[in-house]
Amino acid sequence: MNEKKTNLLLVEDELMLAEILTDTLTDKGFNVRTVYDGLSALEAWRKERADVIVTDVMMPKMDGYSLVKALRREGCTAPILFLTARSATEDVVNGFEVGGNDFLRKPFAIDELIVRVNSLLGRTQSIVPNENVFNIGRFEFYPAESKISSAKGNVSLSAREAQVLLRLCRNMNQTVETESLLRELWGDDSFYNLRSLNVFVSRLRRHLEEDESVEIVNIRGVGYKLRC
Amino acid sequence: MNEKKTNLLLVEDELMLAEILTDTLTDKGFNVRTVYDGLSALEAWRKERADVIVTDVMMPKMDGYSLVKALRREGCTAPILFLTARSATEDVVNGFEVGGNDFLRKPFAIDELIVRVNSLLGRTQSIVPNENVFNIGRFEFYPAESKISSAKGNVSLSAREAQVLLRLCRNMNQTVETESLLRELWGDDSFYNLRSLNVFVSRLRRHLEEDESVEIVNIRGVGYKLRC
DNA sequence: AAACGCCGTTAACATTTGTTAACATTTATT
DNA sequence: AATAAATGTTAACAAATGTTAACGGCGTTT
Repeated sequence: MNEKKTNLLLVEDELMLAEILTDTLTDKGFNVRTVYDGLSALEAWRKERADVIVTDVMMPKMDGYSLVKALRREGCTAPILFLTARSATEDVVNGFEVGGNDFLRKPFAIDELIVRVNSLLGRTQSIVPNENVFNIGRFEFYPAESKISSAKGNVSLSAREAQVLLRLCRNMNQTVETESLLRELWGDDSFYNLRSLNVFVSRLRRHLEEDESVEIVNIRGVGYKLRC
Repeated sequence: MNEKKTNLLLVEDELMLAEILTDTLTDKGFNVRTVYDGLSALEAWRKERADVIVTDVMMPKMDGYSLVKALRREGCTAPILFLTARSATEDVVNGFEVGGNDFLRKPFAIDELIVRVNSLLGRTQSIVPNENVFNIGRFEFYPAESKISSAKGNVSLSAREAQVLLRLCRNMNQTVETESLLRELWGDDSFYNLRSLNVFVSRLRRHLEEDESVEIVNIRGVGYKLRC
């Protein structure tokens, strides 16, 4: 997979806290660059960029708000999380207004900082499985490209076919209720739309018929289930 | 501008709090749908969707975590903010792990809730994105000069081609509705103008065909999406 | 003024795709 | 077994879109 480490710029003037955070975040796999005031942070950003920035608010030379304003003005779009001892609501509001993306009050648990940073990086859905590709028996389904590939080659699906199959894949081996499926894809669950869905299921079955271990099962009166 | 109101689904079993929140959020311009337990929330989502969801964790019938898991499994990608009285770090971590995007401890200031919701909706920074150049796969698009450059050299676009491509670039990987596109560039969305747009899309596709990772996808009956 | 090239539009034809109809089959119920 | 409801399957159809070429306005060049 060759995952690159995430570059995190930490701006914190309390030396003790800065050290603890640096160590812990490094432990957790981040590539941490630590600086101790706003001006240095700005310089560090200009030199080497970062994927995410964690910064204190009250600091010498340049406070956190000014730092973020400056960064945003320079075109920095990296997510920024504020850390602060000040807990007044206006501080939080101000933090978001100058361009911050999250705000964490001291004292805080480091685990919470980490999950919030990961959330900002868009890596939350560790539980929401990878949706780039689904393995359906001997097939591979690529929703983004509306494609199914197998030993015999590629088949491209129509938009609707792909949508229906995606919903079934998300609930692999579970029953997907026709009602919720129709509501989501067609907007309402009228009789004619149901008949339309029947046709799409039929077409999907044909696409998947090469592999007998794969089956779209109908649960009469309820919905469909992709079994494999 | 004719801004549509943001649909916010509020899930909170404490009636008093629910009412206060509903009133305040409505005041602030949100279109609020309030329900009092997880199951009702799931139904409400299936019926009418929402742009953002704010939910308590501890609730009758179905707790907030289960609710969010269920929603994510059904393909819900709306941002979700948890409200809770429980303050343990593991609760926060769990909240993010099941697919939540933010977590706010009770008691909280309503203003903080609002800025956090707005942040989730991506309406904070007035970062005006750089429109001098767009990166489209291996291409670079310069709207001001109506030029596309790639390894193989420069291609200059006609005015219309550039306008259409710019609209697609501004909403990269999002669907641009033909109606709004026609209204903006042609003035009205008559049938013949639509056919004209079809031709320009076709021409743009040809310009971008060198890079297979770039694609202008049609969303039947809705619009186009620049995927890369 | 004539010739030319650029460009948006329109036309004509091809293809894709969601829907509907028609008929077959299965399942549950009486 | 008889019946009705639900679902399976296939084909036909109509709408939307893709694609290419031709047309005609318009400004520029010769």
